[in-house]
Amino acid sequence: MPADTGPNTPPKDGLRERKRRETLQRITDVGMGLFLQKGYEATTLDEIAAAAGISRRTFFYYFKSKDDILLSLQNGMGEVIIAALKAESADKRPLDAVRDAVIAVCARFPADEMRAIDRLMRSIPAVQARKQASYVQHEDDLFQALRQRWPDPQRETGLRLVAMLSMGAIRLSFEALNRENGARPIADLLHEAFAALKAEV
Amino acid sequence: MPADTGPNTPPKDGLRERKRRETLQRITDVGMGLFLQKGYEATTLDEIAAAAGISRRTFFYYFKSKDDILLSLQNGMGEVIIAALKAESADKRPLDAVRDAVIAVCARFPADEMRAIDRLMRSIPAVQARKQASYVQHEDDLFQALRQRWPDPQRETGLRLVAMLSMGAIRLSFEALNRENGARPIADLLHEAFAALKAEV
DNA sequence: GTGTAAAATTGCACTTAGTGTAATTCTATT
DNA sequence: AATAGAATTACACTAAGTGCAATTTTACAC
Repeated sequence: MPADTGPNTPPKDGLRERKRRETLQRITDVGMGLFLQKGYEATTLDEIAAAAGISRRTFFYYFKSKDDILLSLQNGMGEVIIAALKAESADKRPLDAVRDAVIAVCARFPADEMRAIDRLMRSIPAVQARKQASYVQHEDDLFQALRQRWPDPQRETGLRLVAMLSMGAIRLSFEALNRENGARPIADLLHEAFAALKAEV
Repeated sequence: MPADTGPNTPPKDGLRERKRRETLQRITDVGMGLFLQKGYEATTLDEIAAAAGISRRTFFYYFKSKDDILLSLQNGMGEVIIAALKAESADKRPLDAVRDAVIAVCARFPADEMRAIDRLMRSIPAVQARKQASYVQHEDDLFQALRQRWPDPQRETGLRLVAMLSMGAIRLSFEALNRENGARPIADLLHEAFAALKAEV
């Protein structure tokens, strides 16, 4: 089965689990390297498998598809943000809590690397589509997380709105980051986007 | 094949254009039929081409991919909604104008057919992903259309918000339609979703 | 009508993603 | 040491999608 890396899996540090994580990491590293070097379409699974020291068939034991090499990065991010949200104070306004969680998570990754991945994803229609689709999924995940943190039925619709605005602000920020070629740090763009939308609500 | 030899062919659309439209329509009809009958994956392009009376290679002259048979329906809808928006009064509040445009457009299509297509798309991950991705695209298209209709720079961010809320409400409505198996008409669900979100803004 | 340019259609060969299956090799556990 | 189950692999296969080049069909000019 493909990517788990879940924090809710009991800490197994046997040889099997360690090898598994190593192989998973090796595939993504090698894959990303080849994608950036010679392009996504031009890189075949045979090459990736060979470079990762596994058989082509084994690749499909770790990933459901070629796309998933790229998407796994994106999906991991979503889970991390939701985890970070749980660490935020319940006294904050929900929208602020989300914003701060996102900023905190983004700070943990090298900005130029994030931009390189983003640029790569933009260049592959099928991947870009799945990435944007994951925004829609993340919005619902975020909504569920918000509901748990502020479990007042009265606020439910409001939290739905917060989830929409948050994902929208994130989207706008990354779009701006791409548009202005990383001129300003992502944290600034996030602050700006959240503030602008909040002013309207 | 009776070609009209007369010089008095009144309309501008010639034989070529007519045939083209017919073939396009035949492919989607035949494709949808087969998808609904025997499933998406189980239907091959060879079958579709044969049933549509064309070669497999010609299929790719009309569609970029198998997915596009389904997506073409979805994408058409977006353009129609934006066209309908331009017919709405500029006196209305933007959010109401969008809502009414969407309702007007939906009313033009048979509800059960729309649900059948929606159900089919949900069952195919790759298609579902592209559909959700198109929501993101439509949000921007909608924003641009709104900006043209209410071209006040002061309101720009507000209209961005309207676009987000609108697409969100549409998504929620179609989700509800699917969840409750078409119990209530789509217009009701749209009214409800828009009202609920508007109450929070 | 005739000729001609462009569009539409097709066949063929080819690459590559992805799957089913069954055999084999490892790792964990008793 | 033995056994169960996970991981790895080879092999064969299907089907989507592309490139190319030839052929037919439509449009339009003369």
